[in-house]
Amino acid sequence: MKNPIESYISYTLAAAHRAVHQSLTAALKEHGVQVEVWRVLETLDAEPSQTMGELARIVLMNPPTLTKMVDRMVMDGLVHRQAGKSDQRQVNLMLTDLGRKRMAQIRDVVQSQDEAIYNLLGESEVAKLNDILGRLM
Amino acid sequence: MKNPIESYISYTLAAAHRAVHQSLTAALKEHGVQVEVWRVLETLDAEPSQTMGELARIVLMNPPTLTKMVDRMVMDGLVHRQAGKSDQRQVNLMLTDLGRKRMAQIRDVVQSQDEAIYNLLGESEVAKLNDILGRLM
DNA sequence: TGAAATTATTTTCCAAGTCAACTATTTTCT
DNA sequence: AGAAAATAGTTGACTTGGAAAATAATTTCA
Repeated sequence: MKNPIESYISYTLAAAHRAVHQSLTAALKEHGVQVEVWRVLETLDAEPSQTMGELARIVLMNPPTLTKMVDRMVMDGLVHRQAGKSDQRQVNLMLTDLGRKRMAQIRDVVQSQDEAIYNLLGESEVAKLNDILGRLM
Repeated sequence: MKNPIESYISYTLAAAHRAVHQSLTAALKEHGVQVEVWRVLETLDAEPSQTMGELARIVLMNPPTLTKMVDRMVMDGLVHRQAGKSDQRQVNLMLTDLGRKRMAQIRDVVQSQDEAIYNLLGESEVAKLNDILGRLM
C-alpha cells in the first residue's frame, strides 16, 4: 500500500468499479450500447412499463440524465414513451421490438463478463461481496 | 432480488460505489472540493511532484480530464505545474501552501466518512472487502 | 370546492467528460 | 548521426452530465 489513498474504502471501491465498468463498456461497445442503456433494456425486459422515476432509481441515474438518455433511445428506436394511465404526470417506458431484439443480442455479452468475475472470485466470495456491498446502501 | 439486474456483480458494485461516492461528495461539497480534487491533494501531499500520467492512473481519471481539472486547481491556487527535470515532456505537480492548508482542512471529513463505513462493517469485513475488490483489478 | 402544496418529469443553462488529433520531446534503430 | 517511432501531455470539437427552474398533473385541506 504505497499510496495513502489506497487505504480508503471509497477509493478501493471506486477503483474496482472503474475496472469492471470499463471492461463492460468495452464489451458492449462492439454492439453500440452503453452500460446504462443495457441496464434500462434489461430492466424493461423483465418488467415492462416502468415509470421514469422508478427506472432512474433502479438504473442508478439522476432523472434529468435519464430523460436525455431515453430521448436518444427513442431516436434509436429501442423504447417508446407512453403517458401514465392512472397518473398523467407519469411516463411509462416500454421496449420496442428492436429493443427486445437488441437486448437478446447483448445479454450473452453481459452474462459472460459476469461469469468471468464469478470464476475469478469463486461462488462464496461473490456471495460475501454481495452481502458486504449490500450493507453499504 | 425482484429486479434481474440486481443479480449482476457489476450492478451491485455500481450501486455501492454510487452510494459511497454521493455521500463523500456531499461531505466535501461544504468545503467546495470535489472527490477527485481531494484524491489529487491527498496523493500529492503524500508524495509531491507526481507526473500527470502517474497521477491520472492513481486518481482514476483519463489524462485529458485530469489536465482540465488541474487547470482549475491551478486557477484556484491549490497546485502548480513544473516542467519535468530529466524529461521535459513530463509535467510535475506540486501542492501550494494553500493546497496543503486545504488538504489539512478536509482530511478529517474524508476520514470520518471512512470510519463510518468501518464501524458499519467491522474490521474483518473491511479487510475481506478490500481483498475481494483488489482481485477485481 | 378550490387555492396551496406536493409530485413526476422535463427543460435550460452551464460545467465537465470523451475521442481524436496535435505538439513537443525523447528513444530507437539503421 | 538523424529519420522514424514512441511517449507525455494538451487542445479542440463535440457529447454528456448536473443543479435549479419550469411545467403539468395530482393531493391536501381550510
